[in-house]
Amino acid sequence: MTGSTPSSWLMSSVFSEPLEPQAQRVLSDLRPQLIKARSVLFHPGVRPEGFLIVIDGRVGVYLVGKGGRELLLYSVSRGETCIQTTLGLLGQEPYSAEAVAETDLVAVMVPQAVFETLVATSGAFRGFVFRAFAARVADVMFVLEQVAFVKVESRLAHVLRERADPSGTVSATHQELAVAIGSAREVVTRQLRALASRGLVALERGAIEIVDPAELARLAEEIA
Amino acid sequence: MTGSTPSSWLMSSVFSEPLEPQAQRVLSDLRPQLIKARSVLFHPGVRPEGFLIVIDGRVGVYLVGKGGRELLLYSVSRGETCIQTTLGLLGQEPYSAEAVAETDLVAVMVPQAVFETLVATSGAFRGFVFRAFAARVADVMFVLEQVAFVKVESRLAHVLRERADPSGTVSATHQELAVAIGSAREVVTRQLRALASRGLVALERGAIEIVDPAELARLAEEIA
DNA sequence: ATCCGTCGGTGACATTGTCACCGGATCAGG
DNA sequence: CCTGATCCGGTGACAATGTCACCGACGGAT
Repeated sequence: MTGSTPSSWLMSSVFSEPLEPQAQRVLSDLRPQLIKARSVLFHPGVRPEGFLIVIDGRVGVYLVGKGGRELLLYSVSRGETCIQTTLGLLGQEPYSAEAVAETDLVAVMVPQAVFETLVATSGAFRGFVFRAFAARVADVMFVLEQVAFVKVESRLAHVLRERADPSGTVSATHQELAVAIGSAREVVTRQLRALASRGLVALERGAIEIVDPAELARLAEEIA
Repeated sequence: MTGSTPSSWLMSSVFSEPLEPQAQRVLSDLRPQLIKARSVLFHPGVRPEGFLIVIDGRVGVYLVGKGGRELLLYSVSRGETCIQTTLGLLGQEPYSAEAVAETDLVAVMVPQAVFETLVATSGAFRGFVFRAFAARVADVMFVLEQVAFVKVESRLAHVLRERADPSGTVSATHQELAVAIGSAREVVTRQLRALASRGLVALERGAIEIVDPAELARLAEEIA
């Protein structure tokens, strides 16, 4: 992913349509940065410095409540962007969201001035930005719908399916799953035991193995 | 608000910066429409036709769950815009949000092609669109934070303050308040009785009178 | 007046969140 | 290797909230 020529990241499939030449020129002046895992990219009260495009790695964006509780809003992976940064630039008050590098990152930070130039002059870049907005808002709305309307069991089944690796194993602590579904650690523990006693999953320290994917899928779709 | 000259709505304070002349020309070709109260502007499965700018009246945007439960995402008032329409145009699948005219409306529908032209050519229009995005996403994030982290009592106190008219009266049914805070009608009824028995509010059919604004404000800010 | 739909009220119960605590696993430093 | 320190998971008890099944009271329409 991390190429050798200056603007190789531009050539990767970050932009779905070809960029205009002048936009390419502007962007190829920007160098990808290396960011260590666990770095906090922004947090409440700190305005981000620009528009972040993730070339490689993964960023988690969390909503943090006053009581210290957290809720995962969405993850930003390769080729995607963190719209919170843009919103922070545009809007007035940054609300209480926090972005953390979940892995080591390769990312490009587009300064605000450059961002504004690109949005004004490049249709392809505009398209990229708008699509990113739409996708992120859809993510957040999905989380809202889950938290507001869906039972814990179903949310948990959903997130387990989402995070399972090809072999059917989910590497996550109960606490992490609780943050992903907007619940409490104890609740996740109990739900997992219930699922395990029904033979749907098997539990290990720091990991959950999916035993009955079909039934779990059914649970994830359950209404009410 | 509904002026007599063709483009009078453009002169109103919808745009915070002056529009470029060519953008004014494009927009003044669009005529405000009258929309009756209770009209559904869009709902799940129906793609909106354009970018809606509300000149007068109020639109409520709701998230609707499969079980029929509803949650108020935000209201769109004079000079604001419904970003869901834009997201629907840009994104792929419309999620399950529904927009309803809460009052009779005067609104301008900007067709997609015109919207794209304006975004490409007018910095003022772009600024308007981006600010609207930021404000709406902030609204939705606030709702999410409330639903995920805040107690019913506190949410209820907050929404009562928000909706009180200058005399301290809130005209809403328990059901409407329940939708506004993402809870159930029975829960709202019980919480209101509890507040009434503490002397913070007085209840009437279809309305709540705020008796102790200061204490209600304290509740609305409560953590945990 | 009577019918009908909306609004509010309530008990019983299921689900979820919170608090207080515990013991085992893991890991870093001595 | 030992030893805290910390993280992870487990659990009981209880509080808060959601759900279900009703009910009566009210207000508008015919």
